[in-house]
Amino acid sequence: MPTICWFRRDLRLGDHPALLAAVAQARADDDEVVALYVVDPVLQHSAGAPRLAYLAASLRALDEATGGRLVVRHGRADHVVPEAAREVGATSVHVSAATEPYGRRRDDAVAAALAAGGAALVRTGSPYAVAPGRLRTGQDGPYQVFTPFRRAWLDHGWHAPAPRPGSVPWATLPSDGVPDAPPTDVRLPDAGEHAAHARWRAFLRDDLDGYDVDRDRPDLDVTSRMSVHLKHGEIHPRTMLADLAAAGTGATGRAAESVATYRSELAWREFHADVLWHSPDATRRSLRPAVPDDAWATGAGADDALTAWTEGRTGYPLVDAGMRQLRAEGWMHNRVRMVVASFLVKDLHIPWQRGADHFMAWLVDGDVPQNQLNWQWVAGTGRDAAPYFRIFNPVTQGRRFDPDGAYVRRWVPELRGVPGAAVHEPWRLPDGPPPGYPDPMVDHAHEREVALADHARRPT
DNA sequence: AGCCAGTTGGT
DNA sequence: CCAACTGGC
Repeated sequence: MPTICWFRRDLRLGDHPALLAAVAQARADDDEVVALYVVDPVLQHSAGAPRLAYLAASLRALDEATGGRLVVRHGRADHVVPEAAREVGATSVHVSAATEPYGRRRDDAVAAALAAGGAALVRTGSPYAVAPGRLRTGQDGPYQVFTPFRRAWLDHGWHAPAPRPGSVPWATLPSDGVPDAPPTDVRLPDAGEHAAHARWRAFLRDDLDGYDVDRDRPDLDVTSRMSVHLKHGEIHPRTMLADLAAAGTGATGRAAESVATYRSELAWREFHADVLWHSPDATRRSLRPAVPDDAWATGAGADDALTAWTEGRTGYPLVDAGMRQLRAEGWMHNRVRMVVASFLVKDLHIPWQRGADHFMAWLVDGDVPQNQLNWQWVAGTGRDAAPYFRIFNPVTQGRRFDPDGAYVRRWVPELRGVPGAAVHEPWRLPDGPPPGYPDPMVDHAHEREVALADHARRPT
């Protein structure tokens, strides 16, 4: 009986053992495999043009990889998937397990519709090394704290990457075709599994050894930039973990530390997916309030402040550089994400959800579990979040992590004439900020005190 | 994965 | 004057 591989944004054929086993079974039975991708308009509501354009490019690459057999259908998954199954007489549909709440509800609806037609939905795993929800504490509860989670995650281990099939008997079905990429000025990274693996190998070769020391330096551009490929399922974290294990064998000192640090970053990704699996409403709701509700800025003043932040004209150079990099690349260095997020929540007193929405609209790697839970981490509202009083100072962060100011000058043209670290405090230049660059929109020292005072009267 | 004020022990 | 350290937010 034919099999359907229902591809999702977060999983391609890649190196997923269960999905590849289904393909192998189909080959052994002399059956065919349908490569199905469902474009559900409801699920695309938060994505802006950059990520939709990347998705289109990623699907074009997937279409090539399947010999032009990718079947794209528009509509609701609980209608489209059973219909495709009926067309080919498939008895099973394989799909990665969803971690987002709407994904789980959608899978249940699809499973029910398939069952009515005599087919089964097979959840074959997830785009994580260890499935979210799998790890439990000794009291059988979810992990509340990252460090014990990481220890359990390392102890648990994971499958080795599965060998890729030499060929797949892809079936032909009528397709609506890969969607057009919406127009965008964002310079997108290369898409597809081939590009993902090429980027990963380049990172392993050039920048892994220095990762532990250099990863916090936005001016150096030495991070792996794998988030976009992980988000779109173009590489599986198990492949990366296997390569890291190989790189760590015999490594000492800085190189060994770098392997451990990178693996820990992957553990954060899995921890956030696990938190969301247990608390689906964490996509919108603070897991624990950090300030009383009346502390948040509202009205036209808050709207104007949010707009200044999104457009990169707060008057704080590191914040503005990050927000402009986001608009130019659909990506921002992680250190700078923390700084701009802290500025929005603790200097502008705007709820983290509004910043998270802006990130989801612009990020090419925008991923619900990672985006929402990392915002909760910065806002101090997460399960194992930074304490609320940990407030980033955009000037000292700039001096420490962009010591020569090169990152700021790259993204803020008005400041290109300012040499060295002085670029982080343009209001202290003899003639004030250069033409076209604003004064700081708020006084950081003052807003920090306001945030701490708000935190002191948080609900218990 | 922080900041800041205050202190200490040195120049 | 400073670097290094500490406690509190």
